[in-house]
Amino acid sequence: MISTKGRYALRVMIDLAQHEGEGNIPLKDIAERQDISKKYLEIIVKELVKGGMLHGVSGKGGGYSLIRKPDEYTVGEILELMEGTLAPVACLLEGADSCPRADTCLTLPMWKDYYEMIHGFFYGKKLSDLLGSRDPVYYI
Amino acid sequence: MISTKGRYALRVMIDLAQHEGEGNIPLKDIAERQDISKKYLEIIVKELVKGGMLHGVSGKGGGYSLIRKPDEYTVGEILELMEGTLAPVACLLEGADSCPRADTCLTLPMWKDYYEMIHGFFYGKKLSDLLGSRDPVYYI
DNA sequence: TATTTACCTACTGTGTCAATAGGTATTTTA
DNA sequence: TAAAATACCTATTGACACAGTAGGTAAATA
Repeated sequence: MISTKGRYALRVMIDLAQHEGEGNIPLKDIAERQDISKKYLEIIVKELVKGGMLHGVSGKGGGYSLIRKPDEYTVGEILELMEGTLAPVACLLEGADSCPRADTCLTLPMWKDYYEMIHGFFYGKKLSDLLGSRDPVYYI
Repeated sequence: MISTKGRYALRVMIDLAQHEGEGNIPLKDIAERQDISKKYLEIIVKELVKGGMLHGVSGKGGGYSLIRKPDEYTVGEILELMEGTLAPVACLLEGADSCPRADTCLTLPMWKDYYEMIHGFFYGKKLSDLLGSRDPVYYI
């Protein structure tokens, strides 16, 4: 399961993308709009800043803003930053001591295929892809 | 991440498939071949029996055996039994009180697509698909 | 100087993971 | 009938992550 950290991070990024060009957005506003505890969001946003996804400005008039354009973020990099990895099994982690069973493991090829698939899925999706209005209906 | 329960369960099922037609296979043998604590495997195998995947016979000469043919199990049903669900987010669970944000949630469609993809991946794979010899090399 | 904001450290309760421990019930075989 | 081998059962444990909460400090603006 994707943790709340990953899911909330995505919602913060979407929120900031929706308010692009409005300068610094205070976390308080995001927390209210998204209905998530501001205190908890602090932890998440801190990691996003540290990971180079966001820019934070202290002081009055401060807040957060996107560093890149929404189409220059992939969902994959955001999730991977928050979740640590997207790998489904430890054997696939970079630098993992390769399992002694790796050469004969009958499941490893499946995990590799799986990892490739989900990696492709999330890295093929841009933040901007999530902004699309969902078939809006205009009443006349 | 797929837990050890899911991964070990798959290895137990593979082991039993490899010894199909040999009657009851004692857990002790499986534990030794797979190099997994027998005590821990007991927990896993118990769930497999309860879930209708295996047949267990007590007493001397007892052990475990597959109920169906290896091509009549999907990897998906084995993993889902052990992991509880394959859903990436709680909002997608059957019977989940639908999130109040569901109607306007910008991420939900992505999670649905993702769930559909991984569900298809694992339910499209049969236990027998994992048995294949991996390009064996015959030395002359 | 007051206000608003980000940023920082620490703490906590709950639950799951990955086992381990020690038994009982069941069945076959000698 | 006794011994052996097996499945099956309940309980416990240590470590860790999850999902927050609490209370502060630093920085920038009006």
